[in-house]
Amino acid sequence: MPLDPLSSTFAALADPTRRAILARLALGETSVMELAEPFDMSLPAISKHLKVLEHAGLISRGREAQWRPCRIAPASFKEVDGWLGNFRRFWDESFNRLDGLLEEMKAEEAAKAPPRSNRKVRVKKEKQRGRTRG
Amino acid sequence: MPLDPLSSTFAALADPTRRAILARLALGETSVMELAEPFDMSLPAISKHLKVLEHAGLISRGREAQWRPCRIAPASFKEVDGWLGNFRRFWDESFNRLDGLLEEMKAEEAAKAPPRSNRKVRVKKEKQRGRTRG
DNA sequence: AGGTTATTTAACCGATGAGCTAAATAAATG
DNA sequence: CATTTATTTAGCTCATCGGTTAAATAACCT
Repeated sequence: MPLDPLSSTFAALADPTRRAILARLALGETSVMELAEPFDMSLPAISKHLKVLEHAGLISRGREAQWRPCRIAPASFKEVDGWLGNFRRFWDESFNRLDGLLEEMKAEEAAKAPPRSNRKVRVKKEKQRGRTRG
Repeated sequence: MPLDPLSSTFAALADPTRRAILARLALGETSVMELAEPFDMSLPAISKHLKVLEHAGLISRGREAQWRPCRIAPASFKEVDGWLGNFRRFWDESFNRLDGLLEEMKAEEAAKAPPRSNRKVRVKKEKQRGRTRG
């Protein structure tokens, strides 16, 4: 029976071929043939993978003559990210801690001074892991 | 054959029972019995789910007498988040766009004005989701 | 030791998933 | 119209998965 959307999406992501396809699509829309090219796998297999990705809402497909170009579809990615957000405090130090606000403000301050393109604005302190028992 | 770690993790997340278990564990460490309680499912089934989650690196387990308390393990969550980050630009407006910097600066400005003590520093629009992440 | 509680292992079953080959469909082109 | 190119459908196999019940461990408590 039909899985809930989040389960379909995670299931779709649980395959390295499909993740590689998504990585390729992150570079831009392309055809099934071109998507299939790097893999030692039949075309029907790729076709199935694409159907899984589409059903999971991770890609969408157009029609141009005999090609069905594929592209990333944002919605399901966003859903996954949203779900993951419920757990972010477990690994992201700059998230949702007592002094988190402070640290973030500091980080933002720091980010404003040098307009460097430094991603990963870690604040480097390692505070206590909140147990939040309850 | 052993799946690569990311595949195991996504596969583990592709089941609503397991996600519910993780949601429960987000509230704090607990026993198998207590984890099993909400589900209309045998204990061995839960035990299997826990094994899958553990093998996926999403939980870790201790030993206290006859109990094996489970808790969230951050590493795999972080890996998933990292992988997802490669696609963030597809749905996160405040990420990696020309005016992204501008928007973020606006959001930060707005966040600075009211020094409310509310965690979840929402700026009211569904904007700003990846601030400390460059 | 014997019993109770917590959890796992073993053995099984039906459904699903990923791969294949062969054949079908769709649209451009000679 | 026949052919080539792009993609999908059909039908098959084999492995894995999620669930079951019955039995085995493990640690505590008389």
